[in-house]
Amino acid sequence: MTAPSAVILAADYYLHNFERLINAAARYLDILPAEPLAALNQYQQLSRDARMLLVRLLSRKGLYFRREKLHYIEISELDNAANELIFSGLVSDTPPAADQLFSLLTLAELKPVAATVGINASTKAQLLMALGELTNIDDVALRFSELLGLQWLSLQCQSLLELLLLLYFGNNYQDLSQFVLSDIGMQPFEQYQIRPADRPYQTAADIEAALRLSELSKAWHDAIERKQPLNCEDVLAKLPATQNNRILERRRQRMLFVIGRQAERAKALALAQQCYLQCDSWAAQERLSRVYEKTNVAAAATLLPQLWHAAPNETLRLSVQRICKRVAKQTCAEELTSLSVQAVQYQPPSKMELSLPYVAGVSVEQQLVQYLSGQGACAYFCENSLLCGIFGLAFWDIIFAPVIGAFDNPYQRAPRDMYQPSFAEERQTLIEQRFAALATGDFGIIKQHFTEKQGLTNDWVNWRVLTEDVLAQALSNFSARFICAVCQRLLQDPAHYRSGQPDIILFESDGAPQFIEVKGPGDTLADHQGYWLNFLAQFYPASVCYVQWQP
DNA sequence: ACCCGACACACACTG
DNA sequence: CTGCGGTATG
DNA sequence: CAGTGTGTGTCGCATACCGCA
Ligand SMILES: [Mn+2]
Ligand SMILES: [Mn+2]
Repeated sequence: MTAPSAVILAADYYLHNFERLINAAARYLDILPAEPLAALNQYQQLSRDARMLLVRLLSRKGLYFRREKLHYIEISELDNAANELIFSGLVSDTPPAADQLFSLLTLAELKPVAATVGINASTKAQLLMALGELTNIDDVALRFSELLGLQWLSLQCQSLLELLLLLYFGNNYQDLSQFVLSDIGMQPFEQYQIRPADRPYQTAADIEAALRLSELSKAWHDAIERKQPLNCEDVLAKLPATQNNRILERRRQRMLFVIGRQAERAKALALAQQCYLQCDSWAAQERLSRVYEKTNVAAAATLLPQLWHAAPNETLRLSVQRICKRVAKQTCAEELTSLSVQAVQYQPPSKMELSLPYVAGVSVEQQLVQYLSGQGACAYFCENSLLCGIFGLAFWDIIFAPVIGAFDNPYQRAPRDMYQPSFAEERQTLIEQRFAALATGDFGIIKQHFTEKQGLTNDWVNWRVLTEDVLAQALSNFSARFICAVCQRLLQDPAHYRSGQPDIILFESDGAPQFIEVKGPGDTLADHQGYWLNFLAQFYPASVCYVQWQP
């Protein structure tokens, strides 16, 4: 109730936010499906109170609500509002199905009434289970409801909200709370330019496909959450055909990849192959070659060398090489044999060993930081946040540059094409200019963005970890050559190189930097971590520290 | 950038 | 009474 | 064994409150 934040929102803030969605959807009026369009018209005719109640209900979890559990002091006539909503058809007063109805009652409510039908159980789960086995379950549920004098409100327009969110954010995970987080300053965003010209969806078919993809994805994750049964074939059949819209096609391929993985687990390799063949991503190509390894050695022998040569990073190349080695044993393709022999340039990183007293509840990384600090050095546990953060700050304005199609709502943490090859291509000149400036050793732009953009959401900057302290040390001790090389590497394959960076950055008393990847007992160095250490070792000491617990 | 990745950690399988 | 997970709120 | 591959759990605003064990 008491507002902890300095910002105080208007009493009807949520209505405003919902209407932001509606206003933004105006650009799609010509291509909206009939059903949500009708709901939208109904909404426009509602009184203010009814709108407010509707948005309150839409913001809650679930579709069914007990009237007496709703207390909204900012809505003056709740009953009138509810009746109006029911009259409009956007909400109905039908009670939920029996099992749903039961679960919306409290244990205290259930117990005495359940006893009248001869059910006595101590926990709610047991009670629900027993009630579920009644043959006259629906009658019993309705009787319970009447006995308790319950009135029900059931949302009939949830799909309208889902559509509005999908159109506004272009994804399935951001929702109305995004507005609040931004408005109260909890998660503010950069004020980049949004070009009104391009709307993400162009045709009615686009919207239809977007809706279908989001439904399939939701159903998929629902099934996972409830454990079982995932019918890959079924979902694959329901998936829309190849999309012209780049964003939609990317979403489709994401879904295809997930289905493919599941098919692999279910040993449906032909199905998995069918999925992966429709995907462009490197990950899918790698999975495809693993499928071929088991089902079609000849195909593997063709695909693997292609992958090996085209691989955008060492980690993928190494994985491909390992598969090569195995496949080479099954076939005598000489190209495979030669590839499997070729070294993927990799130096085992230098190792250190250390024994530390075990302290419960403190991570190995933290303990090593403490230990090193005791040695007179400055150590920070930054993982990916240091190098990614430096990149994010150095290229802030370029990341948020108003490229066509990059931004379509004010709540993006990166441009749409951040992890596509087009990112660097379309900003080529800006990027080159920035490198030229950085190469002179002038890191002013980084410091400037650190202060000016403090707290703003950027997919590359983790403000919690990248403190003024670490950054200052880094900027005064890293060479321009090093910072440029790191940024080049990140730009080369941003999605891949944003991870695998060492746990700890250490500055010795003279400022000399050193990178350390910490490994506790039972943890091993991952491939991408090794390659980062290799890369860093060209500039500064970079090693793995194996920690053991003192007996 | 779509309930995700990024980590460590926990297995299982293979030669 | 307590602590925990889920939910609602700004 | 080591070297692989795959599958898990955790965390991501802060705060208040509810229902349950
Ligand atoms: Mn780590
Ligand atoms: Mn580590």
